[in-house]
Amino acid sequence: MVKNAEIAKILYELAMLYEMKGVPFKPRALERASETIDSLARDVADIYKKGGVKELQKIPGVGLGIAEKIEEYLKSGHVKEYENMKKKFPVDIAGLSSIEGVGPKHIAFLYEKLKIKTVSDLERAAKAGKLRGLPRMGEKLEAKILKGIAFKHEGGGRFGIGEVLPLARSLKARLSKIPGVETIEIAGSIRRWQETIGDLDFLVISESPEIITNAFSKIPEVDHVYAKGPTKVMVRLKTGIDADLIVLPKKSFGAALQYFTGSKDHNVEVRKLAVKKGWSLNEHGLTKGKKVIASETEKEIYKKLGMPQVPPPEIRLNKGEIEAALASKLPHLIEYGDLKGDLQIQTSWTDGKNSIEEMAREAERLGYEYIAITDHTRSLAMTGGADEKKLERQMAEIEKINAKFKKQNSKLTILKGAEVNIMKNGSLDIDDKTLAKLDVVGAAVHSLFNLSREEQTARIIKAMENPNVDIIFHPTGRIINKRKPYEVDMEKIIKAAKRTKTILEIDAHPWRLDLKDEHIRMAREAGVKMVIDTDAHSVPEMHYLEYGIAQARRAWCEKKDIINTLPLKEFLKALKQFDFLTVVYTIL
DNA sequence: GCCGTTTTCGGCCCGACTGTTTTCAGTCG
Repeated sequence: MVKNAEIAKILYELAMLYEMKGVPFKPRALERASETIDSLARDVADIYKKGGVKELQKIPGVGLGIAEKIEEYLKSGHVKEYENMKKKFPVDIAGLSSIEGVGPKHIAFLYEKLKIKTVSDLERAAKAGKLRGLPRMGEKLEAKILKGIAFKHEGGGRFGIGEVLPLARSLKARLSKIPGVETIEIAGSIRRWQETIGDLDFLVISESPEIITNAFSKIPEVDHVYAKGPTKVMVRLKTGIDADLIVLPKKSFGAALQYFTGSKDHNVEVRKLAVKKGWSLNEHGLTKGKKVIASETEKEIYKKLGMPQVPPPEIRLNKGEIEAALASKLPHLIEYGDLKGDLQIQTSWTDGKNSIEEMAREAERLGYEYIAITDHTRSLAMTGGADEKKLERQMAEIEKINAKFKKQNSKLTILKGAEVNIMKNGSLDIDDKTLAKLDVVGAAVHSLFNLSREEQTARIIKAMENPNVDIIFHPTGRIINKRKPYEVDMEKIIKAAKRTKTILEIDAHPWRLDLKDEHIRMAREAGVKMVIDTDAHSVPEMHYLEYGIAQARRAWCEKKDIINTLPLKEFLKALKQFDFLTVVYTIL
């Protein structure tokens, strides 16, 4: 999948380069293809191997032109067109454009006028007040850019889990094929499913450590090696993230896994328990003097320390899990296979890439009982948001597809839904009569992110009070490492959710992960029900549920807290606007 | 550069908001 990311990046930068030149339409096409390839579940190299350029063209958004660029890259490692254009603008396009408020046009004349190539060049120029002289740039924009840069820095060089996990998994699969590797595990913050990841930690069991460390330091993804010994290598990968690999004998694997999984706070507490018993715990084992008490599995170690239950990695944060494990009172967390449906799905009716039927077929393959189609509505103009008429047409279309699926003995039900926009005053951009006909109505904020805390909170609560609104989608609006959540009083929102029986969404899209764990925990404790949705805009994105489940697990959620663990009938009953006729109709 | 129940050519990329400006360029969703 490494190639996918590289190709996606080139296509993205190519899109920006054309945008810088003011070429119409082309950039959007390139960007679309870039996004699709980035989230593709299959390796482009494999697709190409299977059927060449023709097969590549089956990827949505990829036509002859882009397929040929991909071919060129796979064969030669270069894309000429890209490199020629890059000569004119030898700048860090991806880095600069990731700063809020900086777009392609800015990047173009920042380079032309001030020779700005990197984010740090930009920061220096902005601090020196050099931007304000440029056309259409003033003090405010300068300040905005500095704020954007500061926010990016706050990320502390951490990467979103959605960027890192696929890379870690593909590396794991490859490394496991090195002769001599008995077992390989990913530890660290990835194993704990933290929202952002600082580096990758691979643990390997092998009797021939040096073969493994040598092989690892030479894989093509490695940019440079910081340090390398017989059992440990530390490298910087080309994607910019650091990775450590440690080789161990089988007998100390559990201790190492426990140690390298963390979190630091959790480990400190666990070690205290060992000390209390006169023992010591480190990455090699739980020991009393020279005698090893436990080391091969995590389970033994926790058990010897008085914990009959092993705290799942997701909750190892020293937030009560150790006490609960000691008392055998850990909750039975929601499992990764517990969800029966996905309730936020966009299709080609608006800004999604696949048709209703394509999304539904994938849902069947995933074994779901139901999905809700929730395309954008009117006021989100860029997506071709639906008005009442379009929604009516879509409802009719869904009925047709449901009938077809039923004939084929499918167990899947497609629910009619929408992702409606909450307007400034809390009203919705679709009339109530139409909303009442939908099975699932999600409401969301897509504009005016900078309202005051009071206004924003009141606006959302007003929407929750509409009896047709079942769910609030991505309730805080954040994009990880990119956009802060809007100001909103979550305590009030949670109270209102309880009062109005509105469901809160855990948006599983790895860019969003919204609600975040603390808010999920608050909602759970208040008895507010939640759903976990992918916010998928394409078939591969439907696989994102696991990120949301991890998010819920980190907040100690059980099956009962998440209503899309319920079978269809019960699920519909759990919705606010439950209406007997709707259910009968849907099931028939 | 992509795409097709309006099309194999001619559409697609719309509207709000911001910050810069005296009429609009650039960004974002």
